[in-house]
Amino acid sequence: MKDAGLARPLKAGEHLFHLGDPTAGIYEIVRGQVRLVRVGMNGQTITLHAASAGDFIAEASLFSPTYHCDAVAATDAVVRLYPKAGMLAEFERNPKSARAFMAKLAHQVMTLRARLEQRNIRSARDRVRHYLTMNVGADGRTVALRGTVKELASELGLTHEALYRALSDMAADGEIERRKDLIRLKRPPRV
Amino acid sequence: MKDAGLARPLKAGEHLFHLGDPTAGIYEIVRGQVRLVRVGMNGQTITLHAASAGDFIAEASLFSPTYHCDAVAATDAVVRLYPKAGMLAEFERNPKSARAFMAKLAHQVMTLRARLEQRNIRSARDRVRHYLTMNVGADGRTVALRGTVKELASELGLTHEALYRALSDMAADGEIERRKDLIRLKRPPRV
DNA sequence: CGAGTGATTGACTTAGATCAATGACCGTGG
DNA sequence: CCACGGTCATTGATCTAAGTCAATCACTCG
Repeated sequence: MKDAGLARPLKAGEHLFHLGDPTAGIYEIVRGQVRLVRVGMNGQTITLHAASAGDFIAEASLFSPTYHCDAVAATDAVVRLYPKAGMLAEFERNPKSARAFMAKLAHQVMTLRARLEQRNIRSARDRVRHYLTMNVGADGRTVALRGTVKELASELGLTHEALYRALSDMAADGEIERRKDLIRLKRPPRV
Repeated sequence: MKDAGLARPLKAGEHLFHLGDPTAGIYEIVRGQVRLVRVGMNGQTITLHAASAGDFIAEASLFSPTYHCDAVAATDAVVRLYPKAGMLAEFERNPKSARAFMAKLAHQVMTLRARLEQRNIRSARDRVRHYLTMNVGADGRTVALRGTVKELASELGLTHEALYRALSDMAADGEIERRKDLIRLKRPPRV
């Protein structure tokens, strides 16, 4: 998967592919944001996924002759194509790479299910707790913050205000300790 | 994957496996509910996934020597084990089955991402719209309801009351038409 | 030095969660 | 055959946490 695919720039609003197009392969988002959308018969579009730098999209395209939705750049973006034929051939030739790809998919499924479960949690504070517990480092009590707090908020499905408040409250209660780019769990919350 | 694995009954509260146990393989939930949980160092447990009849869990175990979380029966349950060694051998022997499994995983990733995106929608009504658009049948305007409305509510991450209300409102506005086990989209909502 | 953005906090509003009650169904055991 | 307990479907009343609007301060980047 490290073999550099073909990089391609996209202008904001430009389509990468349409529903029904024959599948070219998997895309990696190098920069910007690309949305997978489907258009209801009434004309309004629903987003299936908003992919950002580092994400891969259209994994399922390997196993389907055509794309099942539209991909459109939400911002100026750069994507890299990993051609379908090449990948399938590689899987055929080298079972190890097939296993690696499977493992990657299985891991994604795991992560996604956990994130989905997280959204079942109503309270902002509990949601944050869930996230922290799920992301503690090896020492079991520190969580590295990658990216801005606003980004974290959207990953958690909260407004940034709500997240700020939850964090301050937890800090005020001595449950956590905030440091730059890092949160340390303090007191094991009773019960 | 159709080869009957070993069925095994679980009593409510019983552990199927623990974090760190050597991986036996993938489990299919035949009946009941099984939760994947992780225990924070503070003692409280967080749920990574609540699997119900028909779901598979621990796909990633195929590629890992030990389980990464606990699995515990939330109700009396029956699970079926698909042994790891057998599946990997089969993948090795028969690339077609490997592809089928990959395709299954890729499809799950797709579905999960769409469901996650759905949870970003705040309004109950828009959430329902998203669901309906995502699940229209071939005719583009009818959605079959499988299971009870309560089940749908929890899939959507809404209380059943909120869902009932959203549905009645939409029906009152002529946006949808409810039939037993079926919803028909009526008017393309303006804008 | 401004413009743009993140971090943070305050005040207010609201949509959805909660609590509660009712009627329709359905299986079951006497 | 019917009374009874359980669950789903549905609707009303109320409460609250999180969203929304808004303002301030600190930074960073040309």
